[in-house]
Amino acid sequence: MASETSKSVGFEKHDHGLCLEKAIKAAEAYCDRCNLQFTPLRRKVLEILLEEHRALGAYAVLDLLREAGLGSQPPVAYRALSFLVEHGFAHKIERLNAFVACALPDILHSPAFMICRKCDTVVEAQSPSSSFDLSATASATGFEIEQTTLEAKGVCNSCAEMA
Amino acid sequence: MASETSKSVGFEKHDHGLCLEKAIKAAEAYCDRCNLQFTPLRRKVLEILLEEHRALGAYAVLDLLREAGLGSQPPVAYRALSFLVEHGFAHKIERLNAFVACALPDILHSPAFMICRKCDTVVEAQSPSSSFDLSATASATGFEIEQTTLEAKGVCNSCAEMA
DNA sequence: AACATAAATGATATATTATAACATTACAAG
DNA sequence: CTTGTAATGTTATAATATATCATTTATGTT
Ligand SMILES: [Zn+2]
Ligand SMILES: [Zn+2]
Ligand SMILES: [Zn+2]
Ligand SMILES: [Zn+2]
Repeated sequence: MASETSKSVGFEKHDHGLCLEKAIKAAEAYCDRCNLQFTPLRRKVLEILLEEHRALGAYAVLDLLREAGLGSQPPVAYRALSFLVEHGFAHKIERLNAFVACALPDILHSPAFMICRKCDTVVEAQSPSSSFDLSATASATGFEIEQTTLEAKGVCNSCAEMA
Repeated sequence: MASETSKSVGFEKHDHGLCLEKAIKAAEAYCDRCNLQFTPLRRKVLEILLEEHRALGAYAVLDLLREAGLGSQPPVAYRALSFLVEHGFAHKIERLNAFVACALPDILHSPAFMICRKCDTVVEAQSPSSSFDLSATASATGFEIEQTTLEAKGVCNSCAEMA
């Protein structure tokens, strides 16, 4: 029941190979359509993020890149991560200064996360735009929310008027 | 009209002296009640944050502290800011790595913000716990939301079971 | 008051996260 | 083949945050 209404993934056991494959294919297809270069470096960084539903810091990503022989200096990791975030293949978890692969490729969404402070697992919840209600997803998965923060970036009225 | 239904403050002109006074008094009262030390340093940091509805980085706070002769090393600022955040007198804006005074003292709330990327003004919107809908406040103030992120910290089911 | 304890602050050093700036390579359009 | 553009390589440094230990200040107890 719960698994049919809730779209969350990460706390529950699931075929993670499908997550990975689906995300890579979605990125490939999107880049094709939009004439973006899904280079080996960018693909590798996405694969690294997709290994787990867990957020990785840029330097952790960099270490794994180095092991793979694909770059060894911070800008390499940050640039690939920026690309992935910019095009929605990954998200930055601000409170962790870390990055996670998008768990909802193909679906237009505003990112909303439940972050376990013990195991660092990050679950992405489905959400439309400016309206959020995590309580349903939280109780469906047994996640106990302790603290929530919503941050909306945009342009305020007076700044908009100046332009 | 809008100003009566919307509780947001910061984009609109208002008696900011009241904001400041109210916040300081609320912090004083709360510390009294809870036997917390509202020391000169902590008070000064709150006053610094209260000067504007804008987020300040820890090092900006530190500079102002130094000018006031109240401390000159990073831990001084970070400790005072932690105290303020821990007790709800201020919030951290994660996407800016910066801190803002709470605009809703006395009201139990989960922080929700609208952050102008041009003028860096931070407006705190009233919100209950895990349910958010900024669209009403946004349209009331003429803020155009470009991107929204919700991050909930807590403990997941399997970690809870271990304890 | 004298003492013990805990909390806050001072100070030094260092860790972590992120970007600026410029050189080089890869590749496509003209 | 040149010219422009995007991506990557490389070096250096900026910005944010914390660990650790010393010192001072507040609090509670005898
Ligand atoms: Zn998965
Ligand atoms: Zn996503
Ligand atoms: Zn105000
Ligand atoms: Zn607040």
